[in-house]
Amino acid sequence: MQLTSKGRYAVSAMVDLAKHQNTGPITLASISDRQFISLSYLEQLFRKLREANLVESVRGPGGGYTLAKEPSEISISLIMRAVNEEVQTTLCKDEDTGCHRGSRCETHNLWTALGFHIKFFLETVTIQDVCDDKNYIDTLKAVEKSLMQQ
Amino acid sequence: MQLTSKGRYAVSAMVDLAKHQNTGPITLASISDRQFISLSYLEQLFRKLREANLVESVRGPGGGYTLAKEPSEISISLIMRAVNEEVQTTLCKDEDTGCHRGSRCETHNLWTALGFHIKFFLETVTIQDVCDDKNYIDTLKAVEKSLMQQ
DNA sequence: GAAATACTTGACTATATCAGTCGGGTATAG
DNA sequence: CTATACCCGACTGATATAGTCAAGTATTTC
Repeated sequence: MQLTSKGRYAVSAMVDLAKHQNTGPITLASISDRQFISLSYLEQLFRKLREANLVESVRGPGGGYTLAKEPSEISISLIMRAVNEEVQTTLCKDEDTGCHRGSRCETHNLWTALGFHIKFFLETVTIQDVCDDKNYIDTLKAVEKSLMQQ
Repeated sequence: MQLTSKGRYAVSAMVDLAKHQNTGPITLASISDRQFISLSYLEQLFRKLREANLVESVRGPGGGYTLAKEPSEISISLIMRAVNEEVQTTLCKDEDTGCHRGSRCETHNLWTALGFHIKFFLETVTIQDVCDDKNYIDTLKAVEKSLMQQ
């Protein structure tokens, strides 16, 4: 069970963008250099990020990408979803009727709880937090708190 | 990003075993019937579970598998690790020196925090909890408590 | 307007892993 | 001795990741 590199790459690139965009649009080539991600692969990722309205592009010389929102408004979850890296802990198509072959499996609640856990965390942390190299203990506390109100 | 079925299958099979083993060893064939997992695939999984000392086998007629420990002593994490489904949120080989190409990446703390979060949850929940169809809020409280002590 | 820059797009590939199968084994109860 | 049920290695198809390649289009600058 491995959270793959695709989402990590996308987050790293977005953090890089947040840190450098104060001087105008940032080229993928420079992100590629700093983050050790191939240019072609970045192009693929940024196509999806643009389609998800997380970044804006400027073409031509002096062009590049900028964030479409404030860093504090972009959660890790948004980025992961944009590149099709949504976390999925269950395969149940229909949340209400059950898991497989019509009978709700005994482990359903376990995986749902884990899914909530991860989802809340990724929704709570933003690009801004990562830029600040925030200590995530506070975030985790907030996550637990919101979970307990379920 | 998907937590694959392998770990889910292993956990489902172990829970099934815990629920039925009071009448002696349980055959994989019966688990296969109840959990809709192919017999051959179960054999593959149980080989690993046995090598991890989570189950014991009895050969011959009337044989089958039993849990090697109390259900309350078997965490989900142990099962996941046994079938090579350890959760991995980072690819950093060396935790101390950094992430890639010698420089600690800016997202390191993010993924480490997420990994810790998941790991702790899976270590806290046991087969017994799943059998009881426990409400995992208590578990989350325990997670929060331990996090605050960090 | 030519040239350079940099994004845009579609198609392609190699590798790995998962999920599952198959064919043979070996131990043991009755 | 035979049926049961675990044991083991090898194999396969499908899928997804990670990454490449080749051709575009838009824009700025000289």
